[in-house]
Amino acid sequence: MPIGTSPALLKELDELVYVRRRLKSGITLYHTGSHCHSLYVVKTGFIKTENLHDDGRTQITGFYMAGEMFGFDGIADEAHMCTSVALEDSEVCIIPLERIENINPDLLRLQHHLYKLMSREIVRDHTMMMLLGSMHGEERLAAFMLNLSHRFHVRGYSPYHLVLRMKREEIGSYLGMKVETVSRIFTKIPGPGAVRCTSKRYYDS
Amino acid sequence: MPIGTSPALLKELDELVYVRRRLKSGITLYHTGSHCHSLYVVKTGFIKTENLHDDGRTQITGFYMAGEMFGFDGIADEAHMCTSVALEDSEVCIIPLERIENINPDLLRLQHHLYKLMSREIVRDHTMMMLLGSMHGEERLAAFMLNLSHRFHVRGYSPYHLVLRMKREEIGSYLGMKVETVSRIFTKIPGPGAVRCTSKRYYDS
DNA sequence: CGGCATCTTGAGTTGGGTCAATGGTCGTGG
DNA sequence: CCACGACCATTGACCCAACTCAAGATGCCG
Repeated sequence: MPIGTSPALLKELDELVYVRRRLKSGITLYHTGSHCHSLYVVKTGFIKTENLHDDGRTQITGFYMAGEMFGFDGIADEAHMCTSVALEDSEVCIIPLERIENINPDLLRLQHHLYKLMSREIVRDHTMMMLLGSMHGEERLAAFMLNLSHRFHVRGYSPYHLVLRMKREEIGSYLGMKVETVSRIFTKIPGPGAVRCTSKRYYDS
Repeated sequence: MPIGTSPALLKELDELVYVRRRLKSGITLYHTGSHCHSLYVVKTGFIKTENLHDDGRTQITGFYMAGEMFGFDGIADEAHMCTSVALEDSEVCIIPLERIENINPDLLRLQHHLYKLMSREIVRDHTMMMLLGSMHGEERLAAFMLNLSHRFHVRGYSPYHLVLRMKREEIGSYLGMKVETVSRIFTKIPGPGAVRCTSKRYYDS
């Protein structure tokens, strides 16, 4: 589920970066419907993207951590199709779309990387469709934790000791379950090493 | 959920097309894991893409009809991440990836179109995540039919009289429900005008 | 006409939703 | 420093939508 970027790519991307922006926890970066002029890369912190259904239901479509790129949904119609919110104090790099459109032909390789990143997002989404469409609660949560573990590991953090920056409700929204269900599974599944507390949410796997 | 292509774009895409390929109903175009060298556009017929879970469970991730492009998932790692199968006798255009990578700078607009198409696939996937994560059976089926209706309409067919080329089981796989549930909902929901038969599966909405 | 695949329908079970109560954590202000 | 309130997480009791299992029914094709 991650949208990884290789260090090399990150460096190249840096050249495209226009500005950075700091976001306090809970602040919205962009809203559904607003004009889309940029893509974003998480520099520090944690970002969620969510879709709002008319009747108030929401579905979280992604959690993004340092090094991961998001905002691809806005390219189609030049308007964001979801809302993105910081889960904790965060910093994002802003990459103006015009720079991508008028990209220097020399940077063709970068162009190609962008295709790959978008493709990876699509693969991730298909994985989520599989998860939502044919896995049980326990499996969903397990897959989610394993995925997080992997992403932390890649970034040099312990894959065994996860700090969940999102609330139970948000996990539920992402995995298509209610808070209570998430909570019950957390209680049931974990082996002896499990630790949990609110706000700073630790978890061993 | 459609990956629409404007007529203008289709024309430009034609220049990139290497060959076409006919597929008998039930034939697999590519398998998960096989090397990915192309994208595809449905010329006639109906194509499904599905993900295979280790334990035999499958999740259909998309249905594609005339004019819609698919195969974006293969770009990330140069290997297909799903399997695509013809639901009926079909014809697809094959667009070699190398042509896209070495695209003529004059066709920058085409480049841009490709980004849009991929972005649209991402938006579609997020819609599916919303559907799978927070809608009831009835709502899912309704959304599915409305979407199909819309896509047929765009292509000049009646939006009221749909010909479903996929089986109940496939609809179920796509929408995250079992065959029986799909069948029951079909029985329950439809107004008077509903017609159904096997193989040629008609449906009024 | 018979065989096979698909679809429908029924009966019973269950995973997860709903509602409601409890308890923990944190931030704020007296 | 402690009391209060807001927010979050957990837990229990109950319920229902969707799953499972098991027949039939229907349509397709050789």
